[in-house]
Amino acid sequence: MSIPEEIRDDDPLLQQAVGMLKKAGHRVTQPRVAILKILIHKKAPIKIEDIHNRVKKHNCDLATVYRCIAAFERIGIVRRCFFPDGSSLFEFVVGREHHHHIICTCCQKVENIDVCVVDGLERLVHNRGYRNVSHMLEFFGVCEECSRGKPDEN
Amino acid sequence: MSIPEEIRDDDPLLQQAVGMLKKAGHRVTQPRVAILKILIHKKAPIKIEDIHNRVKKHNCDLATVYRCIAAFERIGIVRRCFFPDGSSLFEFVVGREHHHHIICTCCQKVENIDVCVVDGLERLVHNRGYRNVSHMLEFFGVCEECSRGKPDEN
DNA sequence: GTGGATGCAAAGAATTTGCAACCAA
DNA sequence: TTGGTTGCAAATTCTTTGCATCCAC
Repeated sequence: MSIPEEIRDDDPLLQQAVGMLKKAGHRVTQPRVAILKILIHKKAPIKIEDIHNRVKKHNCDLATVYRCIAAFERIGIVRRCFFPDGSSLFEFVVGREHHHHIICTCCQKVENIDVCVVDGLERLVHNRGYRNVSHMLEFFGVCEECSRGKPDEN
Repeated sequence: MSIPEEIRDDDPLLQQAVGMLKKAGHRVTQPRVAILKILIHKKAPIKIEDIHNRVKKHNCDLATVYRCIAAFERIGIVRRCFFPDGSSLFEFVVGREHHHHIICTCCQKVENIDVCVVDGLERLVHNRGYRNVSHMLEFFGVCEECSRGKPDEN
């Protein structure tokens, strides 16, 4: 299997993710590296199916994508995001600042929001006795291009 | 079909939801009323399957539950919430304050957080040109009971 | 009476699993 | 060499759809 995408083998983010894989006791296989490169290259949440579309030409099965992503999520290399319709996307998080998204409910474009006013609330949750606290925050709306020409319903 | 749950027909929240149904041009059927009562009675997000388990004895089909919930969501009677594993829950929102949840990733217990520091950010999103802006924020963690006896990993 | 809603069954998506072959360590 | 991984196929689970019947209005 040849390796797709423009991310090089010595890419620091890739190296870091590979290190996490190894530390977790996993093997660094070609499908995993290929999927990691796709995740790193796409600087936004991506669908399982989209990942598969880019690796299947290299003989990587859909089941393998599911299994790899599940492992990445467990290790903390990716995190799961949600579309308002309930479908899941996955985003590479290693070495990236914590942030949130604005998702257009019309064209599904994803933008980042760098401000996070929520971190403080995690302490509140911690104080309620919760451990391993995390949060997910997504904004949904209709982006400018999509609402152009349409009546503003809000 | 007899009507389940402890919610009475003259319950104000039920009345309000029924009004929204009618205003949206939908009919007030027995399955819909039964599902609404279950949603109102359960003061937390609930799974489609759980709803079905409580109405199927009254002859309400799973497909009907899906169709009703989809209609309720469109009208704004319920909203979709997410579990960290990607599954969807639905919560009755009519007449209830905007709030968020703490979900135990272990026992899946759901608690409410009444503070919402996020509303202000919606303006920011609006200023970026987005319309019909909404957001979803969920906290995940391991609750006190679940982590008791286990080492604190965080 | 009439069109929207339902039950049933079947189709379609999304995700998981079993297992022999494979390959990273 | 050897056990973790993969590809393939099949099984599950989740969700949607078609259609005749039903019932809210």
